[in-house]
Amino acid sequence: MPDPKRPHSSVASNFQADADRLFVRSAARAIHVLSAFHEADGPLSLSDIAMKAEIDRSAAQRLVHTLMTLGHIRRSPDDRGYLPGLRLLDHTHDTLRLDPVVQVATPVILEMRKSIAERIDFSLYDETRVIYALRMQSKRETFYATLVGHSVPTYCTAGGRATLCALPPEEAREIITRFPLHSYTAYTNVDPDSIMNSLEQARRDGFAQVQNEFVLGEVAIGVPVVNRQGRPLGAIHIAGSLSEWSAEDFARRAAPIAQEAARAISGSF
Amino acid sequence: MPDPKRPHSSVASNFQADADRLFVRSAARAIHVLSAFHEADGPLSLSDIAMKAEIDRSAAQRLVHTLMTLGHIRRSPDDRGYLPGLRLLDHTHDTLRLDPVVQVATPVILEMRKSIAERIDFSLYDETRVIYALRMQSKRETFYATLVGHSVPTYCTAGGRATLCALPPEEAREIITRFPLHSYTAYTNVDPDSIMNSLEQARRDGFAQVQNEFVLGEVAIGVPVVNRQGRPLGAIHIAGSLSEWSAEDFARRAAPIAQEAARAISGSF
DNA sequence: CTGAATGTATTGCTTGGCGATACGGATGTA
DNA sequence: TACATCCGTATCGCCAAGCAATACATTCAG
Repeated sequence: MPDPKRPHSSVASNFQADADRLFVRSAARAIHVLSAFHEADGPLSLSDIAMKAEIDRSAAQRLVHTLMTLGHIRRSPDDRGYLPGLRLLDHTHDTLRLDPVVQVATPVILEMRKSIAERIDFSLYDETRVIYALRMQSKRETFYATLVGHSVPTYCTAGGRATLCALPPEEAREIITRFPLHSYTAYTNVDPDSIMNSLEQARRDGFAQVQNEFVLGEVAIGVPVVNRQGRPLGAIHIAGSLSEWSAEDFARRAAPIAQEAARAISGSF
Repeated sequence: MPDPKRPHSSVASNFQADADRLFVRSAARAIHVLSAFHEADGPLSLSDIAMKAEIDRSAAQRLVHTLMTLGHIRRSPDDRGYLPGLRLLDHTHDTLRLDPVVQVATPVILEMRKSIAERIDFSLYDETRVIYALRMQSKRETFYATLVGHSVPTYCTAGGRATLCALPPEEAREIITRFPLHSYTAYTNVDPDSIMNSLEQARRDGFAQVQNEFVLGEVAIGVPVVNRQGRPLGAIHIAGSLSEWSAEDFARRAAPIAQEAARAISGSF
């Protein structure tokens, strides 16, 4: 019989642990510690980590200590806090190199370079978002436009809408409405019905097009990569600047290239 | 292509636990499960994972179950085994975006694009290896020449030698001789003394140059990025094809560009 | 100087994780 | 067809691994 007065008896204990005898809490906590950095914009202290991972300071201490000996957390160069460790990049490499879709997409994406000088990306579908896996920069890019692992919402990006339009409409709608829609720019479409219309149009056109909705001044087209059942696995997208292209010209130029590439990849799965 | 020595810190589980009261074994085991994929060349079964992570099948079951509910492991698309999960890429993003060196290197590397059309990489120093963090492909590349997180040995690559030559010689020698040297090609230099001479030359020239030692037909130059104490943090490297360049021409063309970029980054730390 | 951070270290209690074991379903092979 | 092996999944009693609380030395800001 548990003592109801015991301090902190039920606070951090995950509701998972009770029902699920296979769930290893310490393992999950270690992951939570690493995930604490998702909400960080600089080095974190032990207390920061404890707070963001929703564990107490003691647990954070033990977990951080453990992860640090494994190279998955390190101290910041100026010794002012903790940062994700370089060993995490080894898992990146495994994730990418072992992913069958990335394996077949890579040479195809590389080949696209020869046809167009704009930024080309390949991203993997993860329901409410797509995650950048392969990136080919053009001349002028920003910090976040170059990092692998960056994820963007499906509802307001070309790659995202491309994957959504390969889904049954009701499923797409569920994903769109799963989280509140955020206006990244003044032009972001946050009306589900209107987004559904864009998907319908993308399905007809064979590609999705987005301008200004996620990044101001950017026009992008996206094409889904699907398996044999037609379910989306990822997307190829090409992005350009509205200062250099009209939306129509960009689509006319970029869409066929992306479509041909997507065709070459889809159907292998 | 065989991987460079990727420290696996395998014996940790039992050895550490006794002495180190802060070490959380389950957390470490979870990481070992993820690291099992380092030695994989395709989807792994539970038993595969158990074997590679050096745990029993039960532990593998529990840990895989836990990691799967967290999205860090998934089933392969054809349901034939387990693969690293997409959530790992979120950690990739954190590692890169929070890394102060990557932060200042990114715009500089992007700027280099305008000066030279060859492949440009920025990699982070991790003693016996360097890990690719930013990659700018040229026209013709291979699969592994495009993936972030790929790591290559320090002793026989341009980027690696660049970082080593920023180290005190005795320290460089220790790192070179820490693991047995592998001949990736017929031209790989596996003689520590001879490698030390290359480092000396690189120190004089201000850049390291390597041809055919790691990839046949490839010439590369590397320049170290160092902190104020002169310790290496990473390297900028540029790689080209020996079918298009003589070694001398390549160095004459590429080295100054890399050096200027490295100068712009170094000194911020 | 004070107060609030930081990271580090220790300890006794107990519950979370352990490993052995068993099971049904695919798959491949004699 | 029957058998041998894989696969992933499920169950359970034991006990030490992991837990939370606590204390402490530093550092830094006001």
